[in-house]
Amino acid sequence: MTHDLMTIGEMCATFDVTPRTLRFYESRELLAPMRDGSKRLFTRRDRARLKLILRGKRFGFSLEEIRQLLELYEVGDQQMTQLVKTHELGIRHLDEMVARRDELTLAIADLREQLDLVEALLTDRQKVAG
Amino acid sequence: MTHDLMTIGEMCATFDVTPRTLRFYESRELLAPMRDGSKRLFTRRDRARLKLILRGKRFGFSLEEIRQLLELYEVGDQQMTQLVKTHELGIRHLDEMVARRDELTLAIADLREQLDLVEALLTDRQKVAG
DNA sequence: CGCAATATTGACGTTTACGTTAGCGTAATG
DNA sequence: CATTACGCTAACGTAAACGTCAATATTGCG
Repeated sequence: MTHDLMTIGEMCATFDVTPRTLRFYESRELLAPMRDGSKRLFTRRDRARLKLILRGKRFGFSLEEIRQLLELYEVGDQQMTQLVKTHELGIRHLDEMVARRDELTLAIADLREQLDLVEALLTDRQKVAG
Repeated sequence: MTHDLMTIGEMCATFDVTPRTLRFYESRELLAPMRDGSKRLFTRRDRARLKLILRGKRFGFSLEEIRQLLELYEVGDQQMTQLVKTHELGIRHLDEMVARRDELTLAIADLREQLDLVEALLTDRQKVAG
């Protein structure tokens, strides 16, 4: 049962990160867990954010870029001007992500082709050896 | 006219990187340009490799991972054992790239949804303001 | 109660991927 | 022929993203 509040240790086990990593993310204001005295307690919201952080990292976004992206998922009582800026930022990120996916699709096709060549080579040599 | 041999300066202009970057990649054995005396000369092959390097970076692969990937594109007179290893490495990379693309597709859908919410908010406030 | 497990803050260390500066050689240009 | 442009190596510097270690609570268990 995944309860609502998790200790730092539970978070580490769940997401395969170290305590240092979570504290570091907090220092960079990517996370803001509650406190029980001095101990951190992570909520469902924190876990959602961490998922987004780790996902962003896998795509090569810097923590600072990820921090900005996270703002998008935290649209509260922002000023109109700020909301427009947030929106523009989101659009730019979206465009970049789509471009990356297209490129990734190409890269996948390339690699598959290369692997086909390697496999042909392997089959050849097997025949010779056989 | 893109000639066959390019100086480091031409490479930098073409790929928007610094000389330091190209020398660094060479030191890490990702590139191995020819020499005219002490001066580097980059061939078509070097340019193809650099494209792959820059592409890999955009997907968050480390230079070391990219170096291994590049071996795939350089299948020469390898030993049978080495060829099999190369192939396995390629398969793993391919699987990871496919997984990343799927995740990226999800992330894109997520972000689009969020942007829709933001846009709805913007429209609302505009109506109120109007 | 004692002790291991888990947590904290701080501070310094490490790796990756280059940036920057220094000091030198070569080449073309006004 | 001096200067400007371009290139080289070597070496030190740096930002990002943590790792590691020390010193100190707190908490649960036998």
